[in-house]
Amino acid sequence: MSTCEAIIEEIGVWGVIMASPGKAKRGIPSKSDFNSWYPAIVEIADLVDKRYPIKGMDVWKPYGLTTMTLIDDLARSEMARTGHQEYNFPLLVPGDLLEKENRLVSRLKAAREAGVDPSELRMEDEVPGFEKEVYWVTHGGASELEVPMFLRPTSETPMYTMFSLWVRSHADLPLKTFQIVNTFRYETKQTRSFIRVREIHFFEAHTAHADEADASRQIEEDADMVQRILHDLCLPSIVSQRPVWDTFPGAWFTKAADVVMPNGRTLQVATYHHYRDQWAGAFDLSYEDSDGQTKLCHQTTFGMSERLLGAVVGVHGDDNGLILPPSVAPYQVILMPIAVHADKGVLPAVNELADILTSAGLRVKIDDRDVRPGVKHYDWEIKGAPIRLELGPRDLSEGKCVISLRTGGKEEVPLDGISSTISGALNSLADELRARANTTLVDRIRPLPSIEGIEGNFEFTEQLEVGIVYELAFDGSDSDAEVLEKLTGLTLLGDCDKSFDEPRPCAITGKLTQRRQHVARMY
RNA sequence: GGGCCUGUGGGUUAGUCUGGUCUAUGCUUGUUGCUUUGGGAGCAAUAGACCCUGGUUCAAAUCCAGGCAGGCCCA
Repeated sequence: MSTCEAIIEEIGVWGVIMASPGKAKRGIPSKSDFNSWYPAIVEIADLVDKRYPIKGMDVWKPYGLTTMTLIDDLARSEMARTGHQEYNFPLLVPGDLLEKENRLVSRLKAAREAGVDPSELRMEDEVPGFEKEVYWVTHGGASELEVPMFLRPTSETPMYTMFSLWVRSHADLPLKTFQIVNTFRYETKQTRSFIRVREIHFFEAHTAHADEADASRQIEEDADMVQRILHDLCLPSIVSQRPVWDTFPGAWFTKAADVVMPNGRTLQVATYHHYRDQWAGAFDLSYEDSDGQTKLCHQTTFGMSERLLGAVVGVHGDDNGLILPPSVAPYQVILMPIAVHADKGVLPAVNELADILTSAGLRVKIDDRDVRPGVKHYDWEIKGAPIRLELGPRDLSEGKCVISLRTGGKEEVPLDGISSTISGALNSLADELRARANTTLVDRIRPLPSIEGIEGNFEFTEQLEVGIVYELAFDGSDSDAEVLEKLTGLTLLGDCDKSFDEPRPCAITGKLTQRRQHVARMY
């Protein structure tokens, strides 16, 4: 066979593969190759357009933006339920305010060093605050600004400047605020849609309280809200208190929810920080108590971003495209009229069905494009619409329709009581997503193999695998943690909120402990 | 922070090594018409590209330099 014939044969074989039913036709890589699948699917599903010529700044397209807005709505409704009010602070921050923040961070660091045995400390040069990763505005028109301004990387500085003006008495407390705005970070690392971006779609709640106990209650409330939102998104998570060196600048402690992506890397999707009165001291945020004493406020923050969408995309999707949880799917039901030309009754019936479903509170879209039904099925599979409903001439006479679930399965159901049938199907689809996501999570977490040897010469009893989150008992110092991270090449997530039932030997020190921790490759 | 790679219509891709045959290939997509509609139909017509700037050369998609943009790997 000549080379030429071989090539023709090759093309022929490829053609057969492409034509076989059920195969994705838009060049979606297999999800098993997650690092190729993810960046491809966000564009193929029309969530974003990455071709905007600035690294890490994607254009939100309507389908992606609508999904994100629905995620924001989940946050907004939690905020309303817990008595937070929405604000909108300016994007620009005067440069001199950054110094306040830096002074606070340096002071805390110095305090920490003074109170801790130096051998326990990590040998890292911390860069204070956000100085290294902000965008600066240095000019107004042609003239240089006397005080340069920066684009907020987060809004502690602008918000607390105002809080100190607003809060005067204990009656002003607690102050519970939030905003959903864009923030900016000059990322030098590799960017990824929704996961690491330079313009961040950011949710941030900031609260001020009379005392530490009230702020601690707020932290509990934040923890609860995060779990409610993740439940709606059908995402299981690992909640940890971050190690001291990963604590947010100026915070007493930081807790975070991490979602495990299919490649075994963890994605931090929500954080909440207890500031005690540390930031309040730096920004002079004080109030007069009922006994006439001036006291500092205790503060908390709670942040989330489009990483939630990244987690939804990454965890739920499959080889055929996205699978959106019903809570945030822009269209929960796609109505597909079949053979409209053959029966004049189809379109009116579909319209009527849309009205019925819409008034039942469902998000519905009629796909009346003049294309073959198969095209519509494939298109909406890529976009992850939970349910597709076909209505054609045959159904009209029989009072039925055909529904297909994005998680699999297709059946005929009666039009009678269709709203509750659909609602039930959406609920079970969400349950299915939770079950699948939970399986993925459990599959990705394994106990850390035990460590043998003496200090300076540790090794594992069995080889570590790539793409696994390792669970371990750990009760060591900062420097023990550094040894652990060097040894594994992974990052310590911190104290898991679910500790072990029985004490176990610490992976490094051997000391008995119930502290459950994880090491993983983080995004 | 360090290293490697890439840039051709909207997407994807051939051509680049070895400069001329490129008036730039295929698929897909877009548009128009016919036709068709219970899982990616078909026919016809039509539209659309060598990242930017400079250099080498008789001649540059192809070689060189810089810029911009994108991707991958390691810390």
